Amino acid sequence: MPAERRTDDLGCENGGMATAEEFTPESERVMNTLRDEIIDGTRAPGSKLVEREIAAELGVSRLPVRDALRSLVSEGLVTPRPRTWAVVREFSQSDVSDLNEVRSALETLAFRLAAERRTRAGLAKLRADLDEQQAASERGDGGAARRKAADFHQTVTELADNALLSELDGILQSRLRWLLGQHDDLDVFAHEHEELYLAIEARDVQRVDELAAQHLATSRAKIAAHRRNAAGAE
Amino acid sequence: MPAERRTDDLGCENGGMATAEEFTPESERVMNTLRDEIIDGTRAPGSKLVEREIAAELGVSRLPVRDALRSLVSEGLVTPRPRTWAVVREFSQSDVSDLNEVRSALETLAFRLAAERRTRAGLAKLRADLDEQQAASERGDGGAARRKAADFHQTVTELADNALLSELDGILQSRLRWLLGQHDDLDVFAHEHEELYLAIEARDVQRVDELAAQHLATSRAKIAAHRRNAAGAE
DNA sequence: GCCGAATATTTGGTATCCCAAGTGTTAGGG
DNA sequence: CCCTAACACTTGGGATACCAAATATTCGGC
Repeated sequence: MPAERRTDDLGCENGGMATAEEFTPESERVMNTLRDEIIDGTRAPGSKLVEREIAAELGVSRLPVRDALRSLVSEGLVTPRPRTWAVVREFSQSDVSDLNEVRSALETLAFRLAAERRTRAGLAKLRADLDEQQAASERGDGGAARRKAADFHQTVTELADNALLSELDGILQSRLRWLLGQHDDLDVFAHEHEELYLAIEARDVQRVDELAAQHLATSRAKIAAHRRNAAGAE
Repeated sequence: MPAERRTDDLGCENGGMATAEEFTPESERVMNTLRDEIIDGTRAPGSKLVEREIAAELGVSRLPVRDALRSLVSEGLVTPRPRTWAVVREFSQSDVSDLNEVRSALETLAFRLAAERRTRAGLAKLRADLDEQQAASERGDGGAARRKAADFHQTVTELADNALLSELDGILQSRLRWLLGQHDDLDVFAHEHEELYLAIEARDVQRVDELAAQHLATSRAKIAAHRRNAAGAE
């Protein structure tokens, strides 16, 4: 059954991979701003998100802010409280393990499919992401390294050639970046990504599964450590 | 200063029955209406979804419709086209296989976790869902049977005790109900659910995995059949 | 110090207006 | 007769203003 794999990107308002021509609604800009502020900690978990305030800050009206807030809610970064202001989501321990369980299933699938369906062009893109990540990692640019690591994962889901998987993984990824915080284990992640890349290139599904499991474990440990830090600092 | 026309003298000309007991935003009502109309085929794939029209039809303003449409987009039932009207999503063959792949990973996880973490109370709820499904199935009430089957799946994700998984599965489930159409293999699904229930009750993870895989296969076949029908009828 | 009423806030919704960009139609040139 | 360019229309995105209802907060009484 030759599924006519069109690269018809299903639209979704998650910023990033929508690749709309040039048109970016104001609401999307607001959403990205807000997301960044949440992820980098400018807006702490539990803090109020008042439509009018945000609208005033960003110089737009309430509507784009409402839209952005709703999108962020469906992304799981914001908790809505009907009739009252929304708040930046606070992740409980069980939220974290929930995320880990789901992510485990989805990322394992992504890596496996990527190994099976990788193309030459896709592989090149993956290699490029990895090179940039490693370069950033070596020169100690944590921000860039983390960003490129995220790109690596994004590209893996593209290799998997499953739009739905990409979409879901994107949502999970934004929560993840947040939960991971500004970690500094740059080289560990770079190394694991390198091995993953090799296994995908070799189409070694078995090894990809193993490496994915280990990568997940590393990530889980890092999240736990970050949360302990955050709890301790408080 | 434009002559501000006070249009507040009209109380509530539409509806009238303002049952204000529980909090359900208008936008949610609109979303549910629209979703039902999409799933049951009232609104065909590809048909236009014009905000102003829908607003007029349902007797609400454009905003709740906009909100609903956005939610439906993130649910994957609607395709937005920047600057133009949105359309009811058309699923390509690759969309279907994408969905099946992801669903496979997620539902397998859900069934497994449900088997591991089932509680007495949860099991009772699952049994109740199943009884109702079987009753509806036997008296030939397809609509009720399908609805109860969906409840069964919902309850399974609740047993799995993973809110994120529930959320994701819910989204997938709505696409699925749509793709499955008004199938009439009531007894097959009822039977498979029965076996799944038994395995979950017995905490037999191994068997749950097997049954889940088979259930997925049945579902895939049904979707394929439905799509062939739809394609043929056209 | 604790509880309850008055007050302040804030969202969800409605009603208009406006604009830019895409759509559909029509008229004109080859 | 067909192709294309101009035009009017449609549509979503945004802004502003206002209202109702529910929730927070504050302040006063006990």
